[in-house]
Amino acid sequence: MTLRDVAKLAGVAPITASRAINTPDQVSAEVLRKVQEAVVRTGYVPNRMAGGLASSRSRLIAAVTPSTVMSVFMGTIEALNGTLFDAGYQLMLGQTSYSAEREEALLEAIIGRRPDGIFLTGLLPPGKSRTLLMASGIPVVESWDLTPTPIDMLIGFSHSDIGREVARYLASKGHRKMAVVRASDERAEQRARAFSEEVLQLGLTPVVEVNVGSSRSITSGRDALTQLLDACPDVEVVFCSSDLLALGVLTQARVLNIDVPGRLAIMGFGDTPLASDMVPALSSVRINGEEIGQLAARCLMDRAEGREVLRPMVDVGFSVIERDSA
Amino acid sequence: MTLRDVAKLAGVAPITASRAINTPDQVSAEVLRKVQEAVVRTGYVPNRMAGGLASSRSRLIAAVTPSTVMSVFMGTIEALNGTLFDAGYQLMLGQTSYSAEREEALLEAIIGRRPDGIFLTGLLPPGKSRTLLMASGIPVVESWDLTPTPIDMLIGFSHSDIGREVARYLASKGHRKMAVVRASDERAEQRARAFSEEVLQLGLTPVVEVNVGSSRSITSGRDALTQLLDACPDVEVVFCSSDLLALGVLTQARVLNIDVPGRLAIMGFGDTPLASDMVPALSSVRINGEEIGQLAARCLMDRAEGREVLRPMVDVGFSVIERDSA
DNA sequence: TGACGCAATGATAGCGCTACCATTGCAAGC
DNA sequence: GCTTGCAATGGTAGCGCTATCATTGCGTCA
Repeated sequence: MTLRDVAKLAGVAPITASRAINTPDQVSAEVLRKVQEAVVRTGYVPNRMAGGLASSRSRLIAAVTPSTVMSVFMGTIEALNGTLFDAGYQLMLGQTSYSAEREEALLEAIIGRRPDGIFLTGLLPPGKSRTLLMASGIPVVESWDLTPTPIDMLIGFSHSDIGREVARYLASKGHRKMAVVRASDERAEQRARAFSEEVLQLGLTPVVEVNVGSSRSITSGRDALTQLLDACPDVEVVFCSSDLLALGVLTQARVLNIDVPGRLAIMGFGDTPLASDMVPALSSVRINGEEIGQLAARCLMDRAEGREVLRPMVDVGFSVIERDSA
Repeated sequence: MTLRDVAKLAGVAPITASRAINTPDQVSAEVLRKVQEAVVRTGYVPNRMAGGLASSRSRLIAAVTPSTVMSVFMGTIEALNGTLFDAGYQLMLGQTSYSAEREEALLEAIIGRRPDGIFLTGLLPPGKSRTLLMASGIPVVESWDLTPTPIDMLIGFSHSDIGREVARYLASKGHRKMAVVRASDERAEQRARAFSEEVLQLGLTPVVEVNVGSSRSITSGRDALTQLLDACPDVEVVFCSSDLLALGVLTQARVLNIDVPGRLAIMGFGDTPLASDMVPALSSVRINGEEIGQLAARCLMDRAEGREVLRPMVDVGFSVIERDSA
């Protein structure tokens, strides 16, 4: 079933059928009716590969994320996908599994599809992929971070600011011995570093840090607390690099019969739906991931459709959410 | 940058350059070297839209899932994506947000891309989309359920069997007053129905059912328990339609100071990473979602590449995981 | 009345690649 | 020597659509 078949059935030229389908107000009511009828009768679905090739507009947007299972990024991806879909775009999803090598292969595969835009969770470090991307001329949104030198557009927030603000917040609550439990990713590290520096600035005990590596599970949070208490039994508060880790720490605290927040306060990051429903409710740092997704979708579509993007760099900020755990 | 530019630079015909890139063993070492050099020098990335149009092989697989945030399906999608990517395929992801209308629009958009295969979480009920899909001739895998009349291929398990087996399991633990807390989706309903029937068969008290509607959060689990205890204060065990709901029920039980499992036992579904790390650890029903994803990827690629699929219908089964909560 | 504008439709030429069918050159075999 | 076979390369056509530039017919205005 091709456009030609539909056109023949409707008794018009293929190009007229194309117009009836894509720009209905450019054809007469009579033709429109006949073509629509032919489409229904044939079950015709336009081939967007052919259309994309001819028009150099694929109506495809690619998104790259480190992981999808239980990831904070999925809210962003879902919002991105929803906004795009409503405007007639399709999402192609790729995961890097936190591997730079995989990321490179993925970006090459993506560029090969000639998407109208690319959404990256995080920043893309200099390298072959970055060069290729910049050369391709495809609109790109980097996200979840800030930098003065983005590839193209950027929608994020400052991890250093978060680290500092959380340090001040916890200090204001009277805590003196602070610790960090974090996964080994760039952004978590950045938050931890700023957090530690600010704690020192405030004249408090240096921060103890536990790195759980690349596993991001509840179990690693539980193990981390055990490890932490070994190293520093009188720790008063733990700042975790994700709500999931915080849930692990909280769980282990309950097992060890440690009162939260009386004896140990816990702070999460991400403000996932989990946070507000834990007992005690988890204090966390809220990022408006949906907003990032929506803004990114708008930016990419604006660029794809030739409009100027008014704010190619957006700091969406964050907010420290005070609940019961810290 | 097109294949022609590369070919010109390498001093060969475009078709030879194509062969050097796609089927390197069909060209001489000399030509291969020159073409590879030209590719590197120009930063050429083949246009897969054009390639797909010419060869009617898009190397694109589409996946449809109801939701992505905190969803049991993401393990499957991740496994699917991983397996596909390693074989040179790309994943297009669509969400229906549990809306039939959206699902229809999505499937039409997907068919328009002429993917080499389509993965559906769940079964596709008869309707326009199903007709369109069958007519398109694109290989399809339905999943997470069983039916004698799949569109094409099927990889799943029996929800009724699960309901019955959980009923027997809980009865064997001595429980008499059982309840179900579930979201309003087809499959959860199927499990609940079979569960209730089996409980009656066993001669026990009829099952009380709480339907939390379409919200799948921890909060709805908490609310559900409150509601349930109102309706039936002496309930002994709750079978939840997801681990997340179970976590909500567990949380609320803790708030109400109800001993789990002593006074109230809780059973989840999905065996997500959450389950084993709750306190008490959550008994659940394990589905090997990764296996579903991997098998589906194999089936779709086999069909796309013209090989025969040996087992187009697979029952991957399930297992009741006994932990502390029930 | 003729020039002009405008809406509706059509013809043509690609988009960048691969399927398919030559063509070439060279070694092997009778 | 001539056929045969085979590996390496090239030419051509076309995948299904849209951009671009005609063309047609009709109403409008000086």
